[in-house]
Parts: sequence; structure tokens; C-alpha cells
Amino acid sequence: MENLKNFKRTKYCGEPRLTDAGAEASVCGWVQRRRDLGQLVFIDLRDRTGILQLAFGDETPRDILEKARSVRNEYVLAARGVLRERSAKNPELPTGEVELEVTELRILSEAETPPFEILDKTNVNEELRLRYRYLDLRRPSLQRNLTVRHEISRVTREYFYENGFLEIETPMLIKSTPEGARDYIVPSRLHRGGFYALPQSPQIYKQLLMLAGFDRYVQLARCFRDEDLRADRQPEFTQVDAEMSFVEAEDVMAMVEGYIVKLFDAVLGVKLETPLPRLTYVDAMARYGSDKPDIRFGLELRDISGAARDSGFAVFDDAVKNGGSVRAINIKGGAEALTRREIDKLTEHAKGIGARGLAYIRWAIESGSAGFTNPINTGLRPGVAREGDDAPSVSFGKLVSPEVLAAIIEETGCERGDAVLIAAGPDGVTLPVLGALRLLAAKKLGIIPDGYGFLWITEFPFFEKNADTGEWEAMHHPFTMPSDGGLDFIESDPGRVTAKAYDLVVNGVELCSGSIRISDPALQERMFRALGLSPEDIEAKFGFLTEAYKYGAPPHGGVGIGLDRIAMIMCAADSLRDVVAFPKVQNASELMSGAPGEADPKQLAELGIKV
RNA sequence: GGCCCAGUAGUUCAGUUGGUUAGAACGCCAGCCUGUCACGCUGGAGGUCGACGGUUCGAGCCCGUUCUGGGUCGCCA
Repeated sequence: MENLKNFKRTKYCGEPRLTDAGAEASVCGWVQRRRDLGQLVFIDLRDRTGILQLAFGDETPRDILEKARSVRNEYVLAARGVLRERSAKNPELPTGEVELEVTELRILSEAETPPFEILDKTNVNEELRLRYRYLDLRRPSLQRNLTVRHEISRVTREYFYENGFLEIETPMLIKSTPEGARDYIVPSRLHRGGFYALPQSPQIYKQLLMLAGFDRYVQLARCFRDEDLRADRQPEFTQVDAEMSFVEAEDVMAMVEGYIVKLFDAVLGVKLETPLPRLTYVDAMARYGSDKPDIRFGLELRDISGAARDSGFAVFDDAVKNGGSVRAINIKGGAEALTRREIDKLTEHAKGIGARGLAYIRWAIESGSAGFTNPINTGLRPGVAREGDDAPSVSFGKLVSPEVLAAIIEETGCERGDAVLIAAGPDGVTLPVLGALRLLAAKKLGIIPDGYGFLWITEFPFFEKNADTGEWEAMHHPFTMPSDGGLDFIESDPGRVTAKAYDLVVNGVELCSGSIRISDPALQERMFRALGLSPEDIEAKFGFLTEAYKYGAPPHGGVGIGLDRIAMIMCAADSLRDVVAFPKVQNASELMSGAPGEADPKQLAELGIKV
């Protein structure tokens, strides 16, 4: 192994071009590959900018050639030499027209054979890659992702600074506020039995910063939630946290929209069309069965309660009678992909989400049967027809009249080649079930286009009934301002109250969530009480906050924007793990370090903790 | 906590109905090779079939349990 003494790097590996031919250059990097042809050796040297070919041949002194032959993958080298035009060029590489004719070679570090090859396109088991994350991170795609993420952070700060936001750090060791997600808690040595919590978001502190007069605040804040992971959920994540004073919802949304537009332009060169589309919560649920719909494709839900009521099919009739609905989704052209077997799978999935079952109409494409328009005219009894007969196969065909079936087919727009899935029951079940099936079917059919389907969701319900306890809970958080029209119903009809809250969704991912906050302490107390908190609870949990609002609070509101999710979307990654340097796996452990680990008994004793 | 998927050389995978010594490619090691770029050619090493238990004359294969990883529901104000 050699050192760097008197060696100064002059180029990154990805930089040299044909115009540099003849120039001296010194580069450093890792050995991507060695090609040893005997008296001729090539080494691809890699750093974060790209790959440069080092050449050793006729003019190379014997000892340097031998040294070049001795290197192995992932050795760290420093090489000095002269750039020259290649006799055989490689159009695959940006540097492919030149190579470095090496006059000095230093092996800065040897490397054991890595457990997997460092190749950009790899299908190596993710568990192994995460165990050796520092090797995985050498792959160009991850280098690129983290570089894009850096650019996102840079542009984010630029945008908010330009718009007069101050970046202020809020504490990581805070008081646990038993609302929302589970806290990570940190024991206190100086306060036996006392615990800090890691912030789920800087929510309360940023509101207090508004009371303190900072007017516009931003922070790229680490947040922690001790909940189960998903592909788009890590227990620690980064939020672009912002808050503004003397604004209404429209002002905050405009600020966020300006940010997103600038970000996509600056980082990806993508010009987004503005204004970004909007849907109310109620409309989003009715059309897409989700409050974070992917609007890049159709397959919208339809309410067919009208056609299905009094059908004689008890499942449909009871649903409508009991205040629910019968809803359908027409998977256009889906009859082929959605075989009976596939529909059974979807039914199982639907049951998993709470549906009692799934009805369907599957109208297969058959050749040579022109003129067929409607099952009523065929003489074939729908539902009795076998597959292959020229009639839709209908799961409830024997249970309804041909007229009712015809009406349902009419309502859903079902045509030859389509598959229609139908769910009946309370809206709270049918909508999310069909929303989930819509996504599954679209993926199955491969009809989701590339691109960015941004959508604002507005007019969220303020309250949400807890299915277990039956109690009203805040859908966003309890500091959210109710909409003007809802103030009269807070106690009498909580379900009618909407919130001055807005989410920004893209491609089915919730990117950003924000609201106008309550700045009137009397209204805040009223909301707390409506949420079932006693005056003692309020005092214990939020006493310092409600007190603060008594000393002059500006109207204010803000957002939390998921930076990791932005990075995931912008890198077209399937998982947050691809845009986080050292991510956690599903059970929230970190495979490389083995975190979480056990604490030393001495540490525990100091904290007064017995395990 | 529930459901679904995966686990066989270093890596990615194949492995027929349960039947002789578990294979391939890449990687690795050695030799040859003067224009390669996924270099090529020749040879070689490399396996607790995730683990434990069971069924069987016999288990990579069947059964049970368990571990690890992934997806998802619950959960995520």
C-alpha cells in the first residue's frame, strides 16, 4: 500500500474528453474492472463522477505494468499520466474517446473480493446489499439518487431563503405529546423515570416560532415515528417543515406550489403545468376511493346504487337500505387480464380490507359473434352462460332480473372486453376497497403512464370516528383550524365539520400535508373538549401551548413536506430505501450496524432502568 | 398482531414423481494472451440446500415449528 504524498488529483474520472487529449492528468478512484491481455492491461477506474480507462502497454515501464496486473476489483488507486485519444473508442462511456496512459500508479488500498459485484444494474438480494451498504452505495444508481437528493435539499433551501424564510433548528429531545403516532422515547439520567420523546414533527415548536414573531420559518427536520414500516415509510425521515404568519390556506398552497414547480424544473428540468389540480376530500373518495389517488389513469369509481337498489339481490339491497351504497369500477379492457382466478385473488384482497365480498361482471372477448349488444337480447340467461358463450359472466346473474343487470351494465359502461368489480356496503368500506382494487388492476394491466400526477386534496373532514372506540378524533392534528362554515357544528354534528387542511399528492403518494392553525385560544380549548380532552388533560398535555396563545398569536399556517418521498418520486425509486443512505428494514433495524443493540448494564443502572 | 411471497456455491438461479457423486452462469484462484471495454481461451477451488424437528429404506424436494428479508392490512394526529 502506498500513500498520497505529493500526489494531487487534477481530474475526476468522469471528466476527461477528447479535447483533453495530450494533457497531463491525475485521477483517484476504485477499480471497477481489470482487463489483462498479457502485455497490455486496461483498468476501469471509478469515482462518483464516472469511469475512466487507464491504459498500460508498450510505453509503460515493466514494474508499473506488473503492478497494474496485480490490482483487483475495488482496489483504491491513484494514477498519473497523459490523456490520449483511444484507438478503439467506447461510445457507451462519456469518457470513451480518451484513456489515461499511466506513468505513475499507486495502490492506496487493497480490497478483499466484495460479497457481490459492484454493478449498477443488479438483482442481488437487498438484505445482503444492506448489510454491506457502503459497497451498495458505490453503485452508480445509488450515487445518483443521493446526489439528486442533495440537489433537492439545495434547491429547497434556496427557494425558501429567497422567499424570506428563516431556517431555525428545533429541539430533538422534547416532551412527549400523546397524540398521533407512537413516540420514540429517550430516558433521562438526571430525571429518574423521566423521558424525552424524539419529535414526530416540529409542529408545536414551529407554531411557537410564529408567536415569537419569526413570520416565516423553514427547517429540513428529522422526524421520528415508532410505527411499522412500508416501502414509503421509514421510522426516521426528513421533512421540509415550514410555517408562515398572516396567511390563509391559499397563500401556503401557493408557496408550496411555487416550491414544487421550481424543484422539478431545477433538479429534473421538468416543467409542471400550473395551477396543480385540486379535488375535495369527498370528491377524491367518490371518484378514486382514496384521499391520495393516483390520477395518472382513469378507472374511476361509479355509484350504481340507483341501478342496484331493489334488485332482489339482498347484498345490494341491504347496502342501500342501510345508508350505504353499491359502487363499481369498470376495468376497461380488463376481461382478458382479469381471469376468474385473478378476480378471486382480488376478492380475497378486498376481504382483507374489510369487504364482505365482491361481485363482478366479466365480459370476455369472443370472435365471430357480431351484433350482440345486450344480454337481454341474447336469449341467454346472464350468469347461466358459460365462459366462452357470448354473454357476460356475472357472479350475481342468477340473483337479479335481466332488466336490473342491463341497468347495471348500462351504468358502469360495461362493454365487451371489460371486467366490472362491484362492492356493496357502507361507503367507509366500498370506497377504499374499490380504491385499492383500482390500483391493483391498473398495475396488473400496466396502464399507469410515467409522469407526475400532482393533486391537491382539500376540505378534509376535521373529525374522524375511531372504529374501535366510536370516539371522534382529529383527522389531521388538533391545532388545525376548522373551516368557517363548520364552527356551528363542532359539538352538534362533528362529521359535518371540515378543516382548513390541504394535502399535496403525487402518483398516489402523500407528499405534503398542512393546515391553517387555530390561533384563538378559546376556539382551541373548544376543539380540545370536542375531542374528549378534559381541562386537566389539556393542561397537562398542552398547557404551555394554550398559555402561549394568550399572549398575542398571529394567524398562521404551514406544511410538512416529505423530502424522502420527493426524492423517491424524482428518482423513480420503488422504495424509500433507495433514496436514504442508511435505511432501516421492515422490523426497524439497521442491518449494517445491527441497531438497535442492547444497552450496557452500567448505562441502564445510571438511568434507573431494569430490563 | 394478521395475510401473502422468497431463502440451494461468493452472487444470480436451475434442480423432473422423494432415489447414484446437487448443476449452470457470473465472480474467485492459476496459466496463456498487444487494443480490450461484460475481453478471450484453458484448468481449478468453492455447498451445514436458512435452522430445528418429523414422515420415509431414502428428503434440497413432503409435513410441522422457527429464523431472516420483502410486500401488505392493522397502525402511521
